[in-house]
Amino acid sequence: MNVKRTDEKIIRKQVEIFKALAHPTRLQMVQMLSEGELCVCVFQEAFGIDFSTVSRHLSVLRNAGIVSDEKRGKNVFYCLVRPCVLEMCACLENDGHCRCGNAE
Amino acid sequence: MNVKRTDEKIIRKQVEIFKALAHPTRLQMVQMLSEGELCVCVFQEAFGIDFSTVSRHLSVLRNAGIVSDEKRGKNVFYCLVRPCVLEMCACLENDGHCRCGNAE
DNA sequence: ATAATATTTGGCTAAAATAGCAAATGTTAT
DNA sequence: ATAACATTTGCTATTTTAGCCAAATATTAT
Repeated sequence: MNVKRTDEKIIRKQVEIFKALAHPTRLQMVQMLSEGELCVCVFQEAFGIDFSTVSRHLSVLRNAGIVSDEKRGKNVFYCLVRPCVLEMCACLENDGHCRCGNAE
Repeated sequence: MNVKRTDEKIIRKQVEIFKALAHPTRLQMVQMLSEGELCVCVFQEAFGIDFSTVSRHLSVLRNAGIVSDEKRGKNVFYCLVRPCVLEMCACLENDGHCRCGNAE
């Protein structure tokens, strides 16, 4: 069998990104960032969870290269640096099923 | 603060899909299915892991609605029913970063 | 320099995900 | 009916992830 196999390095990077998105809080965070940068404290208020937890979630997103952070004064602002994740979510909302009949 | 929040039900579904993709073996499986349906045994050979493990991975993908299965004779064939996941992967390969300056 | 505010990091525990083995199921061949 | 083959399911050990508290760090205000 000669099936397509993607380079392992690429797969690992993609997995890291999907893993980062695979949590309700983090996915909401990404959605919230669609309209512009936000300060850590905004997420804390929005979710009502511990600051440390918010910070950890944001660092997962940052390590995956989905968001970047910038310190200004006392605050740290996060913003989306890989907007295509929003398109991915949109695509999934469309529930875009399509039966396959491409093989045999 | 009045930030965008996505409906929780939608978020949960999206999380399930991202979670399903967030594993190197499963992501490779999806890639391999890009060219058409494949039988469980093909995956088993390709990865050299236990049949039970292959089967479990496939069921994660099926439960998330990414693939569907069809039994024919002794074999079970899986195929992609949500091809947009391939576009998502392609998008991530392009490493499409873009600094934001959209807020203030 | 000290205090107050905002965020991150270390340590910990509970919960979820992974992978293999063995047993169960379903299908075809004898 | 029995055997052989392909796949799934039950169980268990191991690893990873999540979330809280407390402590550390950095910045601004006093």
